[in-house]
Amino acid sequence: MKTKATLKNISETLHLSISTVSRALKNHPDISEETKRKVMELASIIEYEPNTHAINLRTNKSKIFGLIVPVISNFFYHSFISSVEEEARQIGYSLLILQSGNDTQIELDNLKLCRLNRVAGVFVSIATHTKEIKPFLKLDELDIPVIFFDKVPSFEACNKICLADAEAATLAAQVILEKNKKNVLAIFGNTELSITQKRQKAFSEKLSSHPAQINVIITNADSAAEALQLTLQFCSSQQRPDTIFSMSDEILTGVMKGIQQLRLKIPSDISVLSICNNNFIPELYDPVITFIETSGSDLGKLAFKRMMDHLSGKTFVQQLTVPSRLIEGGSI
Amino acid sequence: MKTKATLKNISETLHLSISTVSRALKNHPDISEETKRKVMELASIIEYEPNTHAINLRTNKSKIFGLIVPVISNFFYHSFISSVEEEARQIGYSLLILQSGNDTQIELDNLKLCRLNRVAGVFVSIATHTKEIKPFLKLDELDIPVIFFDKVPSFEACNKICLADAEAATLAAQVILEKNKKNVLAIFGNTELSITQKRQKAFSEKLSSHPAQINVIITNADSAAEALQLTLQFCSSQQRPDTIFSMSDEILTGVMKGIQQLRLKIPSDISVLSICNNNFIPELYDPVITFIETSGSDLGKLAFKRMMDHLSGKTFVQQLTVPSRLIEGGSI
DNA sequence: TAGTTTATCGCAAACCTTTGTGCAAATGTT
DNA sequence: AACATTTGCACAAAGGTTTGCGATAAACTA
Repeated sequence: MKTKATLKNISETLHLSISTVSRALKNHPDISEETKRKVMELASIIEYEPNTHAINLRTNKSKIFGLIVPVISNFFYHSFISSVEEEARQIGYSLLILQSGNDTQIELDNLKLCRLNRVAGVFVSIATHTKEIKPFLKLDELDIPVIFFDKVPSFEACNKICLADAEAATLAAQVILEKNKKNVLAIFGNTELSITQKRQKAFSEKLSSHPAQINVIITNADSAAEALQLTLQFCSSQQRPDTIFSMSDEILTGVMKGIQQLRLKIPSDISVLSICNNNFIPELYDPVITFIETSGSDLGKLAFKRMMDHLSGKTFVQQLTVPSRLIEGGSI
Repeated sequence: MKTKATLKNISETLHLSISTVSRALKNHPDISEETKRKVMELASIIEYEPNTHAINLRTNKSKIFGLIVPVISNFFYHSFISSVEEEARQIGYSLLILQSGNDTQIELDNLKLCRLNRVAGVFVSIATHTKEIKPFLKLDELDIPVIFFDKVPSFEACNKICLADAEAATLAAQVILEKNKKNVLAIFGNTELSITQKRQKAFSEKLSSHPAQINVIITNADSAAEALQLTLQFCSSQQRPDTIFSMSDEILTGVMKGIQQLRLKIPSDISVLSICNNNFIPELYDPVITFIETSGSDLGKLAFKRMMDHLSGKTFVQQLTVPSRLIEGGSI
C-alpha cells in the first residue's frame, strides 16, 4: 500500500484541499496553526517530497546551473568547476556539466540542452572557433543569465569574467627584468588563441620597453611534446638561455621534461618561470617552480557571485577580471 | 508578439487539437500526411521545442544521470567523469555532477537531489565512512538504477564496477621479481582505505611467495608530502633501496620530488614503479615512469555500459572488474 | 442590528505534454 | 444497399504544484 506522497494524497487523507496543504507546508499565514501542524506531521510521516518536475514546470525554472567548457580534463576548468560546484551546493543548486570538445556544433547542442532544461543560469567558456553568439543571447531572452568566463566572445554587451591575461605576462616579464636575466627562451601556446596573443604581446612590450639588453627568443608550442622539443633544441648547445618562460601548465610540463632529460640543474644551470593555474604542477618539481598564478577557483568564485547578482535582479552587464599574482618558488 | 512555442499555440493557429499536433510531430500513423506537413512546417518556423519539464513530469523521468563522487579534483574521477560524460552525450543524456567531499551527510543530500530530479540513473563512488546503503537501495525501488564504482559498499546485492585492485599490486610485485630487484621501498596510501589494504596484502603475498631473498620495507603515506618525506628518509643513506614502489599517482608525485631533490638518476641510481590511473603523471618525468594502469576511463565505459543494460531491462545484479595492465616506461 | 473586518480554507486555472478512447466521415466489401 | 473497416481527428484525463480569487463563518465595529 505504498501510495505516492503527493499533496493530493495528503489532502484526501486529511479532508483538506490541495491548495490548503500546499500553503500549510509553506507556512502560509492564511492557514491555521492547527492545520499546519497536522499537515506537517503527516507529510513527515509519509516522507512527502515535492515533485521537482512539477515545480519546474510550474515555475519554468530549475535549480540547476549549466556549465559548458571545451574539456573538463584541464587543470584550469577543473578548479573552476570544483569551486562553482561547491558554491552552488551551498545554496541548493546543482551543476549540469557539459563538454563541447571545443566543437562549435556540440556547443550549440549543449546550449540547447541548457535551454530545454530551463537551467537557472549558464557558465560558459566558448570553443576556440565559436564566432556566433546569438544562440547565447537567446538564453538571456528567456531570463537565463549567461556568464562567459575565460574564453569569452569579443562581443561587448555580455557578462565576462576573465583572467588578467596580459597582466600575468607583464608580471612575468617584470620578474625576469628584476632577476637581471639576459637570455630568455619564451614558449607560448597556439598563436591562434587570443590568450596567446595577449600574453605574447604584453610580454614582448614589457621587455622591449626596458633599456637593458635582453635577448629573447619567442617560440610557440601546441602541446607539451612540442615544448619538450623546443627545450631540447634550444638548450642543447653551449650558449643555452639562462631562463625559460612558459605560458601555461601544459607547456611547463614539456619544458621540465626537457630539463630533466638534459640533466640541467635549476636554478643554477637554468631558471624557469611559468604562468600556471594553481600550484599543482609547479610543486611537482624540486625546486618548486616560481609562477604567476591565474587561479581557476578564484575565477569560479567571481563568476558565481556575478551569477547570483543576476539572479537577484542586478542584471547589468559587466566585465570583470581576476588579478594574477606571483608565487615564489625556487626556480629563478 | 513573441508567443511561446507550445503545442497549444500551434493547435490554435492551425485549428487543430493539441493531441493531433502532438501526434503529428511524433509522426503518428493516425495523422494524415497533409496535416503532418503543415504542423511540422509551422513548428519549424516558430522553433517549437517540447518542454522538457512537462515531459519529465509526465514520464516521471529525466534524461539526466546523477554522478556522485567524493571529489572531482582527482585524476581518477576526472577521467571517469570525462568518459561517462562523453558516452552520455552521444545518447542525448547529461550529467548532474555532485561532490560529496567524502562527507556522508552531503552524500545523502546529493542522493536526495538525484531522487528529486528523478534522474535516469546514478553513478556513485561512496564516501570513505559510508556504511548505510539503504538510501541507495531506495533509489532502486524508484526504478533508478544505481551503479557503484571504484569505492563500493561491501553489501552484496548491488551493481559494482571496480578496478582490479589486488591484481594491479600483484602485477607490480611480479615486475619487481622479474627485474630481479632486491631492496624495495613500497609506499602505500592511508591504511584505513580498503584499496590500500587490498593492494598491500596482494603485494606482500606475491613477494613473500617467492623464494628469492627480497628485502621489502612497507610504508604508508597520507599525502604527496608524506611520500616525499619517506623517500628522503629512506634514500638518504648509502644503503638506499634499489626500487621504490608507489601505490598511486599522488604518492608517485611525492616520491619523484624526493628523487629530484636527492638528484638520483633513474633507473641507474634507483628504479621506480607505480600504480597510476593514466599516463599523465608518469609521462611528466624523464625517463617516463613504468606503471600499472588502472584506467578511470575504461571503468567509466564499463559502468556506462552496465547502466545502459539496466535501462534496457537487464536488471540483474553484477560485479565487474576492469583489468589492469603494465605500461612500460624506462624507470625500472 | 447591520455592516465590516479577519481568519481559514476551497475552487479552478495554469504550466505543457502524452495517450486511451470515442466519434464521424470516408472507404471498402458482399 | 447494408454492413464492416479504415482514416483522421478531438476530447479529456493525468502527471503534481502554485496562486489569484472567491466563499464562508466568526469576530468585531458602530
